[in-house]
Amino acid sequence: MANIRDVASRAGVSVATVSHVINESRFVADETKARVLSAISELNYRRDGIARSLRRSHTGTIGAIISDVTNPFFSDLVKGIDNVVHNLPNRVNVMLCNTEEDPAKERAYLDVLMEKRVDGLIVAPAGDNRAYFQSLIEQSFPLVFVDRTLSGIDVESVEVDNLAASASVIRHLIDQGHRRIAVLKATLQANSIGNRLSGYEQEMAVAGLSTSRELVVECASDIVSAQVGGSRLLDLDPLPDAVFCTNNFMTLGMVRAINARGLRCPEDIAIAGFDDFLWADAFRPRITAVAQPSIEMGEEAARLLMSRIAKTRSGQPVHRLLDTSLIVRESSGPRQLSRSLTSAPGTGDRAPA
Amino acid sequence: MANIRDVASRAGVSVATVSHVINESRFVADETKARVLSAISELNYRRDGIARSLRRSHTGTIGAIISDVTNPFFSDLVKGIDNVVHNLPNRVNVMLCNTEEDPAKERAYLDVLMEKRVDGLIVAPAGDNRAYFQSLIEQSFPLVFVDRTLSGIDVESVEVDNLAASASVIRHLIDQGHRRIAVLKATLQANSIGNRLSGYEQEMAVAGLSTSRELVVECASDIVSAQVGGSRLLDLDPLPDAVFCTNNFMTLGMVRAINARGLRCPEDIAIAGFDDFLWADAFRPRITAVAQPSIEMGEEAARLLMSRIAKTRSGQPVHRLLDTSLIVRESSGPRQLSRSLTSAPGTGDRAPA
DNA sequence: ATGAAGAAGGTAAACGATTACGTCAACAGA
DNA sequence: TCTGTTGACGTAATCGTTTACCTTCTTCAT
Repeated sequence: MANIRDVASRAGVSVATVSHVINESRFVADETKARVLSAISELNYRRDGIARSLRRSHTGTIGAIISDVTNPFFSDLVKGIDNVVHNLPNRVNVMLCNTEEDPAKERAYLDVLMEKRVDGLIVAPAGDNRAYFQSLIEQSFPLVFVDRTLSGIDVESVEVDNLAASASVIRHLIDQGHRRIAVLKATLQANSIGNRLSGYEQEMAVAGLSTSRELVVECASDIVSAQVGGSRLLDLDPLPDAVFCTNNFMTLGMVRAINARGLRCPEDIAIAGFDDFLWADAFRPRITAVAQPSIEMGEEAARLLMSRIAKTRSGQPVHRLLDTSLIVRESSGPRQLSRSLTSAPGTGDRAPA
Repeated sequence: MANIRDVASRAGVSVATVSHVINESRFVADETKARVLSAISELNYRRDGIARSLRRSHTGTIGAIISDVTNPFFSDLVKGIDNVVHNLPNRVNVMLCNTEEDPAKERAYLDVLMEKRVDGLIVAPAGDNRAYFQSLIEQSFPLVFVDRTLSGIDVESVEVDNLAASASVIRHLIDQGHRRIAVLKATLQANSIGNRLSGYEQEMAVAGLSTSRELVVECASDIVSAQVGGSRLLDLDPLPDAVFCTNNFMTLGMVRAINARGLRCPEDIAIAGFDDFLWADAFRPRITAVAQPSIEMGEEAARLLMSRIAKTRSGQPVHRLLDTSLIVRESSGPRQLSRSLTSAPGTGDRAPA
């Protein structure tokens, strides 16, 4: 493959001139420029980005470390990132990494991405690589956390207000007359899920409802585990009035568990969850969920990162909190009178809204 | 950031020795090795992958050019690719690009990925960049097509037998007693969708059924367009017995259109489509679909590509055809007798299976 | 004592750009 | 004529590795 020297000699100019016409970085006479351009096309020359990166010490590449592209929330995130970085004047590429929530994998990805000299990193931290992140921050390496953060690490971030959002779901469930509300919770080291649980606890406390141990089941963040966990909830006696699912995989697992038992939702048990997605309206019952602006989260994270990289912004890291919205559909439907006779756990009965 | 020279001088050895201990590329005395290693960790040295790539002329990076990560089929594909390339002894990264089926975008991605000197490319070709691909092939650049191919371009590929698979769906629909079968078809330049249509035509012909123009509506490959297209199908009089959706977005659009009209599936109109996905069993009705082994397709494409890159294989490009399976669920349920009175278009009636 | 072989590690030329400096001619103003 | 300025372009150092060749000691058989 032809290099810049080949082009230069064919055009009868120096390599500097070739470089300058390619980058339009200094004036070159029209006639000379034309000779260079035609040499380039005759030789089918393409600038070597690697050599260029070495010299300029940036690569035009960023890394995105997420848990799993297969999860619609994360694929939206990636789409958002892609949206912004590819519309930049100098297109930036993204290297995608799936940690599957494994801190060791995360660590390995971090290593190879740093070796490949990405200009910056967007990460949904899986777990405890605090020391690594801390050292990146100290070198003021451009880094933004998305979807979650790690306590004690002060870095740019874009999240939603998980606590408030889940509190709003729980409030909705209570308003619908549900009292015995269970939680199907993913096991994650990150703060997001923890905050969702806190929102539940807080709102239940406000309403004076019980959040006894048995009502919270925790399981790995994949669909089969979620279905198993969901089944455990259905083993409870009395059955919960409703279950709050802390993310989309939990929701799907719960739906499967309910279907597998031949129960009906919301008649027998109601559901509300986190994460809305494209396909949600084809589910029956349609699922009540808090929708995160997932694409926008990716876009915002990318914007934050790019402005750090371009050094158009410095100083204290910013923390963005994007708005969620509660999408009410049938799955959270009002508590059935018939059930209240057998399973009412609370004290005071409130009429369904 | 420390470089190899810094490490060398701190350890009191030459750069060659440092390089050799890092790469384990020649014997170094234990005592020397230890000095080098500790210099590395004291300086927090990390090898510069860019300089390394420049010297070795490969990057350990491949590109994946697909249409949209947000589509579960493609995110599975990406997952599959990731699965294999990150379990290689020398981890390879993947740069992800979403063309949104736009050939111009595809072209732009191709340009930047080649400039970044990726070692190879996996692409679901959006459209006509034939000349570009042809020239890559002539330079024997590692390239594999996935999900679709371009006529006239002989390159490694992994696909499913789209024609046979869709023929099997149509046959199933016919067996269920459906006669007036419509198609909701995505507009794509690639061959995959075309072959799915051919499968339909072929099987309808075998059964002696009509495939009149009005029965095939074509629309852009996104959900809103699909819903609009689906509505047009529902405007037909008489209503089709069933509709075959050529991909998952078409299916979802069709489901939405049906729900929006308050029609029931399969009682009023049956559906069967291409692409099964995780969430499909939470839909009501559950959708009959041909399942592509999407993750495996990604894995196989990656394997093919990596073996080309490693030059462990050469010669004629191989074309893999992976197996699909028809997942029968309720949406394709047998044609209702009540409807057959008003909408029977065919001649002979066959009993529902 | 000598030469060969082996062990350990050093020297310096690439790889292909970018870019700080230089150079040279033409021309203007004094 | 001389000096300064401008326009157009060239020279070569540099980015941080890898790796083909060397060099220098030891050791050992003859």
